[in-house]
Amino acid sequence: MTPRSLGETSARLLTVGRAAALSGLSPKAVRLYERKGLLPEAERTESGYRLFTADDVAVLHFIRQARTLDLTLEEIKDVLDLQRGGEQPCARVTGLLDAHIAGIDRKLADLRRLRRSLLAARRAAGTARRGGHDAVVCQIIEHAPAEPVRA
Amino acid sequence: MTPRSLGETSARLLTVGRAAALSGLSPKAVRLYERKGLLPEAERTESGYRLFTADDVAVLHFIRQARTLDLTLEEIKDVLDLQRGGEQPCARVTGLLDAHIAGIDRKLADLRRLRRSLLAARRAAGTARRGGHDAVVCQIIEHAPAEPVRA
DNA sequence: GATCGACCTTACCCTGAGGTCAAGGTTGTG
DNA sequence: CACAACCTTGACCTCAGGGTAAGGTCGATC
Repeated sequence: MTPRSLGETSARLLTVGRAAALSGLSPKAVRLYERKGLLPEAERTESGYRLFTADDVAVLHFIRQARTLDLTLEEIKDVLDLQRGGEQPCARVTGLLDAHIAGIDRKLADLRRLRRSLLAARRAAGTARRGGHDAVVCQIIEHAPAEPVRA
Repeated sequence: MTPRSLGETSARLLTVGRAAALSGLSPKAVRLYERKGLLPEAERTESGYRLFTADDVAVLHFIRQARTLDLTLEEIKDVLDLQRGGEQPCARVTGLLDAHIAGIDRKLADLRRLRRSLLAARRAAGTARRGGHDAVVCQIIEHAPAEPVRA
């Protein structure tokens, strides 16, 4: 709890820039994660610099990996909180993964539909302008099949 | 330019709610499009109500269709501006469509990679906890293949 | 003419995950 | 001392609206 100077702790503790570099993140992201409660609040030097431990860096690695899997910060926080409460978060994690896979399948289907629509519109570009349809702005778009995509 | 009352114009002109309903949009979206310059500024009644024409509704339809194709408001505005400048926007539109198709192909590839990663992590959930690897939070995520997705 | 519900107006804050910039303090080195 | 490279907080930006607040207006009914 005692605030220290940077010098006397540099061997064990890391400033935000170093912790960020070690975990492959930006300092801004690291501060954000702390503020959102994914990391415990970092110790500070007398002058206010954050000091991170090797454990913090390990958690940062975990967060980065989880972000790679496209989990949201809130989901990651849930997992971390579970684990800090002494529970095995793995059951939760498999649930998250299943939900994300299902979400990805939905997005893939949406994107494929959107791709078909765009391609149809694109193909129509060649034959447009000859049909007698009067368009307000652009036949290409206006005569495209309307399949709304829920993002 | 002369402001009118609602009553004397109700046959030809529409309030924002009606124009929105006719074009399948929300009033909020219609106001946004006007503010962003996709629609010309609407006439107003003496009391400040917007008055939209049938032409405006046609443009709103066009915008909705273009949004369905996932074009951004800025791209749609470009097309509309081009057309208002007397040009045929179709060349621009085919370019936009091609760019969007290419973007979708990138997203599809990203999502498929992400799906593979998630699935690998999900499968590993069954065999985890038995390997001797020590994990900080969760082996499932930490031993997942790291393939960053650019959204 | 009062009242009511449905409509309209502007303006502000919210989303996700940070990026960017400003203004200023700290550290370590030449 | 000076300087660069770090750190701090804070505010504003993204994108396309959604939600809410506070208040004005419309048409119909009493």
